[in-house]
Amino acid sequence: MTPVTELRDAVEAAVGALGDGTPARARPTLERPKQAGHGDYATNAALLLAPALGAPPREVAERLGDELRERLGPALDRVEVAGPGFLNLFLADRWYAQALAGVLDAGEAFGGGGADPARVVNVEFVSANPTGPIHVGHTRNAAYGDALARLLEFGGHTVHREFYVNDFGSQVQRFGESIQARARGEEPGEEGYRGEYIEDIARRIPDAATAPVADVARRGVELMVEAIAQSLERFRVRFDTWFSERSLHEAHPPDPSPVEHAFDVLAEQGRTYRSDGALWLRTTEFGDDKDRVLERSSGEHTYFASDIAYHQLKRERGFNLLINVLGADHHGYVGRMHAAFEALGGAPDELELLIMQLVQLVEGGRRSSMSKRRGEFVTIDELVDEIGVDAARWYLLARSHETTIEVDLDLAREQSSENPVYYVQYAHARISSVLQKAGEERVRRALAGEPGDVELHDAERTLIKKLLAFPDEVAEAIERRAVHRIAAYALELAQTFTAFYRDCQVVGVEPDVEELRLRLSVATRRTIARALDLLGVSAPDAM
RNA sequence: GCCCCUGUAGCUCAGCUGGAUAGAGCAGCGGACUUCUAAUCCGCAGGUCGCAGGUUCGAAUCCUGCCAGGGGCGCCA
Repeated sequence: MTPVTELRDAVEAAVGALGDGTPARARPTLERPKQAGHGDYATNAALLLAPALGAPPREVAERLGDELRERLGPALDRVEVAGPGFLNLFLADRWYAQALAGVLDAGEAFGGGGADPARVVNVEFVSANPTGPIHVGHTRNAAYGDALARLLEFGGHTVHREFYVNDFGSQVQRFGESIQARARGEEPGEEGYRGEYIEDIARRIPDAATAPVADVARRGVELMVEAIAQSLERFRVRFDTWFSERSLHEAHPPDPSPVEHAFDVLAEQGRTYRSDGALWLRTTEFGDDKDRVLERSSGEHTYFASDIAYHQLKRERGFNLLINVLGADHHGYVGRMHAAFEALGGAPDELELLIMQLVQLVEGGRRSSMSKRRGEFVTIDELVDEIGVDAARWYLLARSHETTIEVDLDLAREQSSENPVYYVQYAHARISSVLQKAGEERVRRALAGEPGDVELHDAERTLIKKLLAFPDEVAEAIERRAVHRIAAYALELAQTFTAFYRDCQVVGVEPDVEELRLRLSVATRRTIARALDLLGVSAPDAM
């Protein structure tokens, strides 16, 4: 129970008392008004209640104000009815001091937990083809998937990070052929992979020129996966499982292969049929616009079949929420995968396919397309070399995953020193410095003390309110899978702290005041560090 | 043709499950360093929220149509 939820409960109770059971049109809001002078918190409850009561909104607001005064007592300084019928609440300084105490008591857990129900989540992301290094598009996917996983964990879920390795099928064959061609000093074919890294790999496979292509391909994929894992590690992304697509096609007698097993599950439910020599899945029964092939007339399995088997296996492994972070070029696949998931007997809300919009690469003011086959792309390592992990992660996470972003490496390089991430980190370093100046002993005493009865500065009230908003921000970010909200919040919190720092001397003022300001500094420092951690960005003590 | 995302300040983007005077960063202009860290702060300037209708006490936000940009519509992966 946070101070803000207590307030919200009081408002809802007051609404209940007035409304007498008549349902309001919607849940009343309790928000921090943008406009100073509109109170610390404001509610539109009266506007929503007025039609049901048949009374003018402003009059309803007056009555609501009386109810709230009674419920909140001395915590409430005063209420004002404003505009068409908003009710503005002005809280007493004592309320603020108590609220801050609540934040400090929550400690590292402040803003987290509360997942209901807590789920066992498998977050599958990146899953780039292991036929080349990963580029900025995958890097965005990596940053987002990892931050989402961090958020879900912080919210109280159990999270497993997974990378699906597409080590099966024709592109792997082509990959092997390209390596072999290079090993023999030849050009890869028209459809082959032409990037420089292919030569590297060819050099690292001793018998690449003569070994069977399948072996070369397998070894090439292994090397590539190793390299990808290293790059991602450097980017602070670790996977719990690297899942091989090929393994889905391998049977371990007497058990059938996972793909055959999935076919059996589907057949039992009567979801498949044969036509034109192929095996089809009736995805149309679940809203897809056409049925899909699982096994071609040639007897080969489609990629879709692998994926179905993979999802079935994830279910059997005990996850009750499967999240896949996909590039926008996969959106056509969402409908059929959901259909297949239901055909397997999965509940619709246990599979979530999140579509990330793409990264456009810009070079010399012109859009260029990223092609792995032609070897034209900016790799994760180049990006990190140029601007560093913190700036890269911030840059990729500060925008909604639903919007296309442009990456101009020249511009990114040029502007990286202006990246807002440094502003946030600087605020954190600055607080560390202030606390250091105060000394451990004084900080410890301040934290051990009771919230005093000092009159607050506006900047202090604003900062406390900003801190109190954190749990809601986290909850909303999780709810909407909107990681960028955390970045926006971190920046705002840093700005709010900086204003406080400007207006309020911390160390060396009256003991009561210093104590409160030290407490406020500690709470802010922790919250900034937490927000940065959720994004996978470091929180330095000095800059 | 159908489907998904986007269109908000010069640029990059927040705000979008309806609320009061639409925000931030960068870029621009003018100011502030005997400080608790100037990687900072203060001020100024900058907007037909793509366009047109509709819903309502109230629309950047919801609905419809149109325009523009990106992506997708395989027995490819």
